[in-house]
Amino acid sequence: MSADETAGDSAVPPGVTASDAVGARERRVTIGDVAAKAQVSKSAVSFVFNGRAGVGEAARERILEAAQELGWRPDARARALSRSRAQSVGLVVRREPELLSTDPFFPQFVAGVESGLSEVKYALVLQVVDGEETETEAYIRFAHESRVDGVFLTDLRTSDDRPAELVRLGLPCVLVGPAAPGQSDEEPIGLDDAAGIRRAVRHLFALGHRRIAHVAGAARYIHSDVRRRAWSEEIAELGLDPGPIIDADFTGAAGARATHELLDLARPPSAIVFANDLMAIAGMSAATERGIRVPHDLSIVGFDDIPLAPYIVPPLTTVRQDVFEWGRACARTLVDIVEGREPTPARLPPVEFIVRSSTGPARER
Amino acid sequence: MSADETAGDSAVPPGVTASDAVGARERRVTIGDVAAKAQVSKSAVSFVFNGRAGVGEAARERILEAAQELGWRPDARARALSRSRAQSVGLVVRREPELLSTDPFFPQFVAGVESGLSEVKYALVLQVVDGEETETEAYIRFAHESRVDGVFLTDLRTSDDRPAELVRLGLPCVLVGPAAPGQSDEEPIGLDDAAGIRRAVRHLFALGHRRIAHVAGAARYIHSDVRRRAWSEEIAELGLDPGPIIDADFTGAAGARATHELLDLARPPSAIVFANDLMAIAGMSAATERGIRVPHDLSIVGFDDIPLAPYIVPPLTTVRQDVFEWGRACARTLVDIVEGREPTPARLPPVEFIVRSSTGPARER
DNA sequence: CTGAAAGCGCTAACAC
DNA sequence: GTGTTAGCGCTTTCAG
Repeated sequence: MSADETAGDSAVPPGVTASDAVGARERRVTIGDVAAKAQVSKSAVSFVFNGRAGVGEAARERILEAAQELGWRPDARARALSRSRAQSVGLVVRREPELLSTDPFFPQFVAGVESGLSEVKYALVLQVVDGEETETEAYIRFAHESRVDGVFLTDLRTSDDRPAELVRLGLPCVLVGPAAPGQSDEEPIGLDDAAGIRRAVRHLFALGHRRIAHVAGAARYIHSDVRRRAWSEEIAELGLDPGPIIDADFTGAAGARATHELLDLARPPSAIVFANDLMAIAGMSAATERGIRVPHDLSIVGFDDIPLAPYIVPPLTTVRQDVFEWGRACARTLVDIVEGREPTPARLPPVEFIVRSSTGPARER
Repeated sequence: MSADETAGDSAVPPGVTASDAVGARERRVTIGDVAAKAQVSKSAVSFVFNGRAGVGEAARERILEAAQELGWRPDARARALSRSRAQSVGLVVRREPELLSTDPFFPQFVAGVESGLSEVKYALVLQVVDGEETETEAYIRFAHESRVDGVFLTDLRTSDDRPAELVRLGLPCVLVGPAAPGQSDEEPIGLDDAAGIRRAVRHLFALGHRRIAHVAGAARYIHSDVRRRAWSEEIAELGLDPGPIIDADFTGAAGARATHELLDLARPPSAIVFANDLMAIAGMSAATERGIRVPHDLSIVGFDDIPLAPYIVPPLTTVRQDVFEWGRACARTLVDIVEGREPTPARLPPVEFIVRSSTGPARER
């Protein structure tokens, strides 16, 4: 009857479950069994399963059949040991708790990586960490324990020890991040964030906006920096006065706070470009609270195009990247590298600029 | 100058990067090197690193020191082979692309799992798949290749072949899902979804609502079913007429569609309980579009408490679960199982009901 | 309490 | 072409 506000019901005593195949754990079927059944040597079987020539068609058939019937596949552990290759790659993700469940990058990137990996039968071992120390430790473990053959390096920072660290560890990697012109010798694989921001600024300019602010992401990340730079360069190119900029950290709270700060200015902007959708939406909400109408009084642009973007009021104008394909490309490149091939340059789809209703003509003064 | 609407800039020709430790790949340092340096046998080293008794304190010290200096750790592959245990567990996630990047469960669960796993030095191997076939194949590969010692089974379905399949494969697992009273013999580890929904319904009732609708999640999932049931049982318990219910699929589009359907009814509900936040927010948007004010004309409750929930207008009343702890508990249980221990029953925090401004008093008629 | 030796299951030289 | 054999690096039994 009462609508209690926050307290919770008591915990479910959660049951437990195992599906341990009971009974006498039968001996694992091995390559030897397959060889025996097919009446060939173990190496013949090995050859067939590694796609190497040197096995007659007849034998080959028998081997495949025997393996099929026995339900045998090469044991990844044994194979890893003898080939000195784990056939798996690692991804360590470092995230603040709040951003974890809202960040559209991580799940899509992982899905894309998987998609690229599964084609070549590589596995992805994932590690989520919450701090610098645990992150470094994760890479060290990956390397020393030979759990993975290579890793992805994401969320590149403006001053980043990790690439050097990985070289030291002898762990191959691909850098994942926006194209950062001349930032380092190693080119990351990435989409053109900057182009998206430029489009946003031009779009606002065309709508008559002359005072365009930016709410940036956490300053330590290269992708924050790339977006910030693109914004300021485009502003300059259009001959506008540099608009106000506020450093934030990608969280909703920071987006709201930054928006209030901007609106408190003596000369508040008529449009704001946010570094991600979460901040943009929180900012929109903050503005609405103050009686500022979007887009009538204030235009807002986000970045990411989260699935919710079309469904908020008003629907959010934003920048969309194909993160899935990005992940695929990274995966293929990493596999090429660990297998000693020259990576085929990835072709990534261009970023898109999605115009919805959170941007509109600048109001006449 | 022009604000082009959708076309993209051209793709960045993405550079490529390897940090292959160049030069003569020195021989890997092995347990033998450590043993030699510490002037003991290999088994002594092994014993120390496996926490087994039988090594004198002096030797122990020397061994640890030698390992430290050589930067040696047991090779995971070799260890896996000789102990017939991969020391890693698997998670296969099957998701429609749209839901992947918006689903708050997946990233938080993974983070929680990691947290539980890292304490015991297990690794998580992740696989994201997009269909039934690839999903089954993923489990088969995990099992036959001995890549993992056990798996998590999430998104339990009302009719689910996977548990049986896993028993057949001899792959231990934990079932991850809401407490489903008497649905099967194996109790899943999960939070009490139903309690959250019940709280929502009671809350609405207390506000004077008498016609409370439900927009359910995809029917094939147990968690959809649990929520649906909780809603209908609570309605019945309060002596209300069963409100309208619409089956949806957790996407924003479906949430909007369902909301329109409900509002088109001859006798539309005064409140709607959605099975997740994404549908709730899309529904709110749909209502607003039609000139229906939330919460003045229509109260809305979501489920999940995504980080955005407090930042939309009006802030969303919703149900929050501690998915991170849930993941931790599942991880610990799975490790207990694969190591042959009796799992210690997990204690999960209760679900919370978060009242914000998307719910309000029922309007007088 | 310590050391030698036999695998774990597969791959890849190298003879046949 | 096909089979034999020696590892991959660690764990673990079993004598010393």
